[in-house]
Amino acid sequence: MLKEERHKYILDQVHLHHRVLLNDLSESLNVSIDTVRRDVKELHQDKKLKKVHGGATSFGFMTFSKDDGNIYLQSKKIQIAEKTVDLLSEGQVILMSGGTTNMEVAKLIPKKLSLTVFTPSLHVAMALLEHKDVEVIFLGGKLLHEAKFAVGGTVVNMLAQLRVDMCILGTGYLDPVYGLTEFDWEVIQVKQAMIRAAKKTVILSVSDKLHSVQKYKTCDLTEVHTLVTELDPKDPLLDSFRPYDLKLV
Amino acid sequence: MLKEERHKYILDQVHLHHRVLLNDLSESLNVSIDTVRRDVKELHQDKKLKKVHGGATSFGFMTFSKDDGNIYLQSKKIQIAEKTVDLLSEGQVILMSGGTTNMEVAKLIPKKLSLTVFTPSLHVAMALLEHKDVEVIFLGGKLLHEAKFAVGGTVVNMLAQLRVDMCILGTGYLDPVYGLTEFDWEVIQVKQAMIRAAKKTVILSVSDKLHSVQKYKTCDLTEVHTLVTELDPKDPLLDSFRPYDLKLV
DNA sequence: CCATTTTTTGCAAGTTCTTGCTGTTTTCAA
DNA sequence: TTGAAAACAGCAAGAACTTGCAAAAAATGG
Repeated sequence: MLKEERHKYILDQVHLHHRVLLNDLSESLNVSIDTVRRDVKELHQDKKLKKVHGGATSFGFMTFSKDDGNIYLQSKKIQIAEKTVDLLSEGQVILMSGGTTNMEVAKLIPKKLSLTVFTPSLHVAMALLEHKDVEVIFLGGKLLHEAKFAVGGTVVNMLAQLRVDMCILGTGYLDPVYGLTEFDWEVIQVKQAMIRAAKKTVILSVSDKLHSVQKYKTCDLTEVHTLVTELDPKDPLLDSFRPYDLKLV
Repeated sequence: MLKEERHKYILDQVHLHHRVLLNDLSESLNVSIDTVRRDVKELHQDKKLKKVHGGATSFGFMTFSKDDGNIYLQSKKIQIAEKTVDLLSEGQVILMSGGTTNMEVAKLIPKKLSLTVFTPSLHVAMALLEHKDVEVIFLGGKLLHEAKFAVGGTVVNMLAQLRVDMCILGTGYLDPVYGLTEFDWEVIQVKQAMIRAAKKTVILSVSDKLHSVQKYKTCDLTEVHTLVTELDPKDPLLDSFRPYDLKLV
């Protein structure tokens, strides 16, 4: 078995299960534990996965809990939010998903900007209600306990009746090849409906989450119109996204 | 189980419940208390959570203490909530409106009681989501800025399709002659739809609000099945409600 | 095709990390 | 103040990691 094949297998396993044990890999690949260890070490250096004591985890795995108190990430998210509110204009009707980045957007909306916002996220709705000139319409349905996010047929049905100016997707994992991915099937359904309901789709992503892949696919990059990161639009890290018809902000 | 996985689990728990006990973590993770202690210590040093004697808490941004400061009123509301949760039984499907009294009910629901709850109140939905065994379905629609309560045709439409076991109305003004009254026309519409959708209607009211009347009428007392106050059911203050076919609790 | 170099792989010795246990000290609440 | 629970420090067994090395495999070059 070639080294490349092993690397690919390891990455697949990591993305599928969010984590792997070196012992399991050694057994299923029929190579010594040392070889696996070296493979994982390389992949770690290539930033393809995260090596931990006893195994490896995918990048997405550790970061999807809400506010991880990481002040560094937080400041990146605020930068993204600042760029995002610049895209908004008076009187627009928009859709917002959940996630901490979208929370920052909700907080940063100018106090006198009047908007109509549809959202299935409890936290975002709560934050938007602080703005007297923003009309907030909650897309009701079954709520997910951890994400505090509405999913299910009711949400999708309501979205099917909408045609809004813009859709702002906060969380999610982004990769130039695999597109936009998620780990929760129900959330995928809602996000796809959101994209269908909007004329333009805007993705917010901290650079750490670029090139990370999850189990299920939301959409291809061709369906996205704008990508907002905390980086300068000319940053080389974004090069792999340039072939697509994307506005980089 | 990898250390990283334990860390993630602990953070999830902390964010979810806002505080956890080391003993509980030790049991659910099947590791010794020392290991959990060490984990929490690391997470504390990483500023991911706050270690306290016996457990850990999140320094969460959601310290929304919607307590109205009035500790006296608060204790009455807790008494009402205690009586109200006694009315609930396993597997029921219920409707809950908003208000601080209903918030207390939401908090006091036993951890292992499984229910399905529909609500148009953001705060109540948020509180209910702390209970793993409660399925929460939000009745989406236009949100009122102060009350954080959904109103409008969408809510009424959704309610028209429901037939639930019980409806718990929190806020409101009550009078033996004028019935249940409100000052917000939109809220009236929703509450009427809620009463129509339920087999039984339960009203929660602190005694201060008895014999008070507002501009618009929600319903007559004849449509109400149970009235819960903080008073003893035999209290003379409730005499004027006895002529009606009401269960006083 | 063969000899040399480079890369890869497995192994062994030694080090570090993890974890549960012990005994002791500290903290908390009655 | 006192007793129980929690936190801490140190220790030991085992697992995981590192390093260096040598054999095997692959690539290179004449």
